[in-house]
Amino acid sequence: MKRKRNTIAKAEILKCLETSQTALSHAEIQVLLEGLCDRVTIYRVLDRLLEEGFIHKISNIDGKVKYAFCYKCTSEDHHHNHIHFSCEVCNSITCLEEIKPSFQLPERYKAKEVNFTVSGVCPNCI
Amino acid sequence: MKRKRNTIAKAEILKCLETSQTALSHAEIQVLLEGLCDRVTIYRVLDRLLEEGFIHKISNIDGKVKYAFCYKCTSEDHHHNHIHFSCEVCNSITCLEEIKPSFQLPERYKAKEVNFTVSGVCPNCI
DNA sequence: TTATTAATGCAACAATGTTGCGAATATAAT
DNA sequence: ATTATATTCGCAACATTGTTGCATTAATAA
Repeated sequence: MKRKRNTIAKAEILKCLETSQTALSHAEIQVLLEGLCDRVTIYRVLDRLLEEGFIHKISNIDGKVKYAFCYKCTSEDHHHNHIHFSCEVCNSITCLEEIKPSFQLPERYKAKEVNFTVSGVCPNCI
Repeated sequence: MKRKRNTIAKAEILKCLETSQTALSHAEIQVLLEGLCDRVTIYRVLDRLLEEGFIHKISNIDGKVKYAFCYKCTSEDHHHNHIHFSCEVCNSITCLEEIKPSFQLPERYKAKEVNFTVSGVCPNCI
């Protein structure tokens, strides 16, 4: 098993996500880091943070992928079945941690991950 | 107001989506069309079909965008609030038209569109 | 302090999506 | 059937996003 290391890039990227009110794209993180590391490194760090369960991935209806800090997850217990709200006006994606849709899959479908995104206009932009 | 035209490309692309059991990506449609038209045209036709409400767009958790035929929508009444199931094994995305999650947004959030995707293993791949 | 190997930077590439513009063509009008 | 007109198309060029290989750097354990 690979032993993970704590590097400056990893710490900074995690800090970006932890302190952000909204989910961030790869491109947005790159701007925040101001050249601290290569863009390839950002991709690789994000993959590692996902694996380790520090962050989760959200894909918007337009196909844009964003990442958000996990506030309420432990390494064993992940719950990303909350709704993400995507604002058409300011393009922000916000985790609505409390809003969890209920649904019932048909027989024989085995669910592992969910991605619930609602788009529209957020309170700041109304 | 722009007046839409019915072209061969548009008809063929719609047929691809209508006859497919699963949602199709731009790349998959391009293969099916066997060079009938340019790839830019496919993008533009897909945009038009979306505008006209013949198809809907789905974005998977990995950020891959797919398109699916609208079976139960009229031009006024669209309901794409059903769940899309994405199979990790065969990479197919299927519309589960009957499965509609229920949820309640917080005050002041205005919802316009939803994108619900559940990934896991589909009945064919278990 | 040294050894090990994960992580990084760089270059090159692949996939996906967008834009401008002249040419082609579907539709409406004659 | 013919013409007018505006939509649609093809092509080229570009932008964005994501991936891979490999030599170098650096975090951790010994």
